[in-house]
Amino acid sequence: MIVIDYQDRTPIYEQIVERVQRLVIKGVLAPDTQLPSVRNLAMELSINPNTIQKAYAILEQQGFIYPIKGRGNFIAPNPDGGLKKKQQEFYEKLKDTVAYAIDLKIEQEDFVAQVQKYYEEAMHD
Amino acid sequence: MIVIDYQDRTPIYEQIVERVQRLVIKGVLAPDTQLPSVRNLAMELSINPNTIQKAYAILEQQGFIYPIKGRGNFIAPNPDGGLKKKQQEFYEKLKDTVAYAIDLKIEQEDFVAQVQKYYEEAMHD
Amino acid sequence: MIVIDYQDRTPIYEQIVERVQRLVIKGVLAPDTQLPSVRNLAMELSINPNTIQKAYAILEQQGFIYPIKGRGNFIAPNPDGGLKKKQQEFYEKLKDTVAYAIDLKIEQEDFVAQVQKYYEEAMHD
Amino acid sequence: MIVIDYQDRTPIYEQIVERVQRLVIKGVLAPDTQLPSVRNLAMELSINPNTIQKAYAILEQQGFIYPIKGRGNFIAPNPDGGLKKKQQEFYEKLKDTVAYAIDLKIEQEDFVAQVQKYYEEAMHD
DNA sequence: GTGGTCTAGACCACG
DNA sequence: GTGGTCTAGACCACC
Repeated sequence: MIVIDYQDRTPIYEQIVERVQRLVIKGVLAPDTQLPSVRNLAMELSINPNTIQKAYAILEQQGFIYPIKGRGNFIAPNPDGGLKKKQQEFYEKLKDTVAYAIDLKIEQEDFVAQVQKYYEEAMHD
Repeated sequence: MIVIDYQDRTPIYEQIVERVQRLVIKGVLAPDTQLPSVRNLAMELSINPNTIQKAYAILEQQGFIYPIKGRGNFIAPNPDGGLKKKQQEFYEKLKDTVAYAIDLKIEQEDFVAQVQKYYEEAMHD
Repeated sequence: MIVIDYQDRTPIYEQIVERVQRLVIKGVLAPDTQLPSVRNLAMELSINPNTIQKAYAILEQQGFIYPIKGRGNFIAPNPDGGLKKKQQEFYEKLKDTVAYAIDLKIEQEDFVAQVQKYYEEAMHD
Repeated sequence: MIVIDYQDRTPIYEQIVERVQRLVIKGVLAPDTQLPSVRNLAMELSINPNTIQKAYAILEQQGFIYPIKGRGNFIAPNPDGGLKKKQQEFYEKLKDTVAYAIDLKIEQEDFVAQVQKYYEEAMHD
């Protein structure tokens, strides 16, 4: 369920955070689903438990999960609050992406065409 | 010409590298133009010369600039080699961007519309 | 494993880079092997850690090694990509070598004979 | 007659030294031929006169040229003394070249074939 | 513990 | 004056 890319330069705990966020937003992880325990996940990924702990702490602080003492961590009921916020953030980043594309002398038509191609590729999966 | 954002978490030397890369690609810096000397730029940005040195070393290694000892650093004659490479890299990243957009349940139409909007905004500048 | 010649005029960091490159190409260092830590190697060679850092940074940028923060540097899985590139570079340099030999009035036969002699010497080790 | 490559990392004065050495060894520059004056050559190459001065000083110290006060610098009568020495140096370097080739897993046959090819190419010029 | 970034200050070769 | 290398020592993020 959770995969890590060691070649990737982004910190492991951040990879875990993003991974869980995406799974929640996509609806793969339903509310109140139990997450793997810190120690189990650490074993499975052969990673330091501290790293998992840090990821879970961030997820909790962002309202994506909630802990029950002695039981474990669970997906929080997420009334789309996270989604819209993430979408806004995304559009902000997209602005920079377009600006960069223009610097690279990429035409609007080429850009849009490529986006549509990628959308279709993704839909066929 | 070269500005640094100290708030930004990305390393200073990397900011300088990207800044120069963009200026070269956009054609603002013509081939054989002399860059500010390591010491001068360091003074101007109130930064340690070593940091500038590091940035220049990377730019040299990437073929964007070439040094002449005792004279200074100069923009390399760049036969668009850099540009096409950068464009390919860009399209690779765009793929991830689209995948992320799909996860965020952003429709293709909305995505494209936003891109076109940003393009037009940029053109009016 | 890694030795430095202080008499040599070539920079220390470059000596280290070449040394590791050769060990990788020769297959002495298998993929995912851990390199000595920056600080350890610095101690061992009684050199400043920054110098090691510089060498490792170059090796990373060339795709010979990859770092995992908080863990160390490791040999990259190198699908012979490095080897062929190095061979091409070598043949380029060889061209200059031959041109120089001709200037020195060295006959083709003598040149070839000497090469064969050196090859055989190396094989007997 | 004398050309300089600014892209080349080797110092300019060294380039000049090597250039003259080769021309002498190849016999292009006969003994007692007058070299361009320091100032003239500096102008021609748009280079600092000190650099030329340094190159001439080295050439004189190596016995390739001799100065006559108030007249200029001239090619020394070179009874092949330089040539044999250079050839020996060359064979020394060749040893390292072969060692490196072996590290790169280049077969003896390929090496020799390439050398012969380069020799023939050079002869057809 | 690890790698990564940065500063301060020195020395050298080159022009 | 220029770039290039190196040292010493500090701080940070990550594991």
